[in-house]
Amino acid sequence: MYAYTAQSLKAELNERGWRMTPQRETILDAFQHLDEGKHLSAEDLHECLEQTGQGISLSTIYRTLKLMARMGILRELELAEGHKHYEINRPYPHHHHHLICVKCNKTLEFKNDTALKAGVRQAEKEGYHLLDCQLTIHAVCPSCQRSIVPI
Amino acid sequence: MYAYTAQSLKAELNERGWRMTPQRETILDAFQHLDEGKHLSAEDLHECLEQTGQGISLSTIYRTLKLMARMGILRELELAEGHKHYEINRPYPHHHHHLICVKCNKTLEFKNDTALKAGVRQAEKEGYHLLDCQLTIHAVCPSCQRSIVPI
DNA sequence: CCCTTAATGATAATTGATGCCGATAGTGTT
DNA sequence: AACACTATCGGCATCAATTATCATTAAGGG
Repeated sequence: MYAYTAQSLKAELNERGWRMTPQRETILDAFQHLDEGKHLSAEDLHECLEQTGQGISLSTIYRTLKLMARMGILRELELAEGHKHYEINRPYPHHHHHLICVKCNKTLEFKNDTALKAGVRQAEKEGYHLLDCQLTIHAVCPSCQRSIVPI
Repeated sequence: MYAYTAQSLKAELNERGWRMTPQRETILDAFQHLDEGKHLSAEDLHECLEQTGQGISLSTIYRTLKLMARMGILRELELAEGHKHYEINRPYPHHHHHLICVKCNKTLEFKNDTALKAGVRQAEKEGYHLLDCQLTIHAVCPSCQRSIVPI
């Protein structure tokens, strides 16, 4: 859970016998320049890169997102929308959690150092190598509580 | 986040103009009798009920799981296996969180009252109606750290 | 006991994600 | 700098979990 650069990513890939590629650098770069609170699905990223003329195949995008999530570079978010979203995994004090409305999918970020610490401690206690830790709250937002739309 | 019975479920459904059905009662019952630490996918539940002669169509199972999750009766878990798992949503002190190995998918439960409280407080603060709150840790378990299998 | 309509079951359709494979291009070595 | 090895890419086929459709059934309020 630290800040990656193209160089440190290459180093870590090579250490494992893997390779740095322009596609991986492009994707890392895209997430590093994403505003805090923004997150992308595979499709989002694909379109977004397509528009800036840096098109990368969907296959590679899916592969790379999974790879980076498993390396701890990206966080895989389940925002109740039927598909995964990704964001860069920044360390404390940028680390945050999500409060999600299950009806309209509106998502709020919030920070909570205590929950983060609890996660870190639990992983250590069990001897696990921590990649990500998220307190996810599913709830109904005020405006959806008032709405008459069923569930 | 409280313990549902067939009666209280019926009451809450009727209040919203919906109906109690034998299928919904069967499914609620199945989860209430599931051991702590167990969770089922839609397919799991389907097979499980099929075997006890209480067969319910897959369509209805999917519909009911989603309904109950959105009512706060069930928790929807993402255990990194490509499909959702569900478990009954028990209140404190039975409430727990999950530590998941992203390589082998082995999952450990753990309790942490502080994280739960942090979630409850955050939802209240924003005026959200809480359904579920889970601290999910993605990590690599000790045996997978030693394994040479890539990612 | 009706009547309205929510809910079910069977099946088709959708779609996020993965597998496959020939072509391409990083990386360590010579 | 050229080479060999093989990880990675792109394009497409495929898969599997989930959702949509719709005729039929049956809750539950009046």
